[in-house]
Amino acid sequence: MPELPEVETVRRGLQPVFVGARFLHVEKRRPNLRFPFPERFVERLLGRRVTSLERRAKYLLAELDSGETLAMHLGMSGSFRIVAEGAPATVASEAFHFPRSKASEHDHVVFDFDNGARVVYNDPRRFGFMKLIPTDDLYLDPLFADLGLEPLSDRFTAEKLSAILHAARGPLKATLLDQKRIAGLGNIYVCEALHRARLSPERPAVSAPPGKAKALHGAIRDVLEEAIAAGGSTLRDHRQADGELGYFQHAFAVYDREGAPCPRKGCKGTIKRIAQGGRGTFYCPKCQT
DNA sequence: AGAGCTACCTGAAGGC
DNA sequence: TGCCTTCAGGTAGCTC
Repeated sequence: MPELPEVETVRRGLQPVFVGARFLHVEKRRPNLRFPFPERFVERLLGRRVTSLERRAKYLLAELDSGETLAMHLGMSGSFRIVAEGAPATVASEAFHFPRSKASEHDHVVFDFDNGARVVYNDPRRFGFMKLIPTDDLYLDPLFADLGLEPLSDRFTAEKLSAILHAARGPLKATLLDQKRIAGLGNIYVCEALHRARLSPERPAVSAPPGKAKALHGAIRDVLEEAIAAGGSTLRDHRQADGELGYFQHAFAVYDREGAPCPRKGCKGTIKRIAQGGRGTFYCPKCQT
């Protein structure tokens, strides 16, 4: 599922339930997701209070009062849903007026909090994973040590992007997907940002004209911000934490639109699908050069 | 060091 | 209807 906007949407939905709450009961229904759960996973969570819920790249980070942080990655098909039973009225009125998905054989983890809320992690493909990391050393952990810039942070500037493109060797698509350079973009939003900047995904990153770095920088930020505002993109699995769908898929210019007319004003092109690194790339060969 | 590929897993969709 | 193939929002861990 989830690229940065989907993970950020989930974070915002979970934050009022997680932060300040203690784990009253934790149910782990299988020994592993993509990787085995950490040793004594349940014991290390029970009784701990969540002091913050942040996001880095496509990871959710629940900081605990034990000095550890629970890092969670949703893989391709992971989702969290808040189950209403026992939730306090203040939370329920905000978050529970949408229909919720039913219990499923792919519900792998259940968190019960002392505020009455129950949060269920569902992941059919089980590419997601959870890890407990000492908070003080969080960014020394191999998961985070080499991650690149947060594209919505102040540190991600047009100049930094220009330097990234100049130092890269591969095509633009692969460069923007590389989490060590920019952290949080995935297949959808790379395709969409490149279309907005009128750059071909096949063009060598190093060949992007200097002025184009600025356009691409703006396109990346705009598409991510618009997608977050729309609750992310629901293709199959993504749900907001309250069960509501994301809506940004209706705003796609190119992703999953092979054969459709290019939506750019005045462009008579047709969206094409190619394979890059074994993954689908969608773009308009007419206006993206 | 870095680029490129495979593997992990289930389910949906399309061709025959 | 059923069987087979292909594809899907990601990335760790191999090769070369």
